[in-house]
Amino acid sequence: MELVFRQQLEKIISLTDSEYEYVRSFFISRKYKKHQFVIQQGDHVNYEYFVLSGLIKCYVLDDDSSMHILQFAMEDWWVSDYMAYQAGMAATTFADCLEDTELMGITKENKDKLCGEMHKMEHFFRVKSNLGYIALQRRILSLLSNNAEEKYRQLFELYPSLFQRVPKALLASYIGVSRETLSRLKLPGR
Amino acid sequence: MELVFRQQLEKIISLTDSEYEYVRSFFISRKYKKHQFVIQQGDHVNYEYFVLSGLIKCYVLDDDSSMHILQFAMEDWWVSDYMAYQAGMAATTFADCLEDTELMGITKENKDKLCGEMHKMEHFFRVKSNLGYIALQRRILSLLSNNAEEKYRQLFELYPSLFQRVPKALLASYIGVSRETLSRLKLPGR
DNA sequence: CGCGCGATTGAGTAATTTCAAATCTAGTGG
DNA sequence: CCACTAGATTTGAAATTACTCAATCGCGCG
Repeated sequence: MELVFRQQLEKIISLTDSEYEYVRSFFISRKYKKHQFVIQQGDHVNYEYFVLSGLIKCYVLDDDSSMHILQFAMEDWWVSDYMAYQAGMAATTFADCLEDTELMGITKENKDKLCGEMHKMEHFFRVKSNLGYIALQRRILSLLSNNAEEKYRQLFELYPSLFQRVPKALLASYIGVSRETLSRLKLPGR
Repeated sequence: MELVFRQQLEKIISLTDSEYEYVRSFFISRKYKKHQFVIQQGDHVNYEYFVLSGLIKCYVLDDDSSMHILQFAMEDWWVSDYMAYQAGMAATTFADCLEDTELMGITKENKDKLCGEMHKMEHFFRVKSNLGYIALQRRILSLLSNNAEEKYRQLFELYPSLFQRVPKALLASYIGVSRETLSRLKLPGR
């Protein structure tokens, strides 16, 4: 299972076995069952996670308790409440599992230490962060330019696998429309 | 003027004079007049820029030529068409100057080289990229959760200086509402 | 069989857009 | 200094899009 993790690293950098073992030692493993929370509002956010398997939804609840989905995280994705993780503050978001999920977690202290000691890993995280930035820019563009139907279609094209695994109401929340509106669209999904 | 650049670096890393000179040698200087384009759709995007002074708007035009603002870039900000810069592809966006603007540019090749040679700089760019990611997440959240008035108010609180320097119609485009709607809001701006 | 969750449908309402016109403002040339 | 113009902002009214609330449907599972 952890193979996935090493492969993820080796898409961007190359590692000897002993280097990998060293990197690995900075991470802890965690398993969660469906419906368990990985992060809850108010928690102290100690970890950033890499998803080995499973699926998580990250969201905020506002005053009237309506849900806004910040991201889904499935195999190969990184996830945390970055706002809180970065600043060492309490979480403003929730993250819970839509499926049984296996994670590898690293604290901010360990990440900084690892990056300081291994230039390669600093490089890895820089590249990942750049890619993440670009992905968010694309999403912003989609939110700005498209109506409900186009946003839905683009989401479908970008992450078709989500549609098998996630209730439609959550996808609606991800693209910022009501479940009813989404249900009324001419769907690409059938 | 270039002081700003060194200060920007030294907010995150420390540099000796000779280290700074070395870093500096990877960048070129460029000056643009108000209304000049820094990037146009279809250009080959060679540079990522740091803004020494001035103000740029980055946007896309869709089929019916309506404008969507991806970001503003003022003093201290980094800017490019990252999608294109990263992948070495043609620009899908435009960037033009709202004021006379001074930039420092670095090619992707030079950036990779610099990061490879100076761990410190790789660190600098990782940290900046993380902060950028968080800023975009915040913007996505604002787009998802807020109505026109709240989005406008939040923008005002986050970047009050923009309101002196940027036409309201562009701010409207940034938050994804029509200029008329923005004009009808109870403004915090007076 | 019946419960519960997810998805759908209908009807009325609210927010925002669009199109059009009027107003305001700052900068320019005479 | 004033008139003029281009750009920016405001206002009105109609049209559209999406939301909300409420009810119904469908299906898998105990």
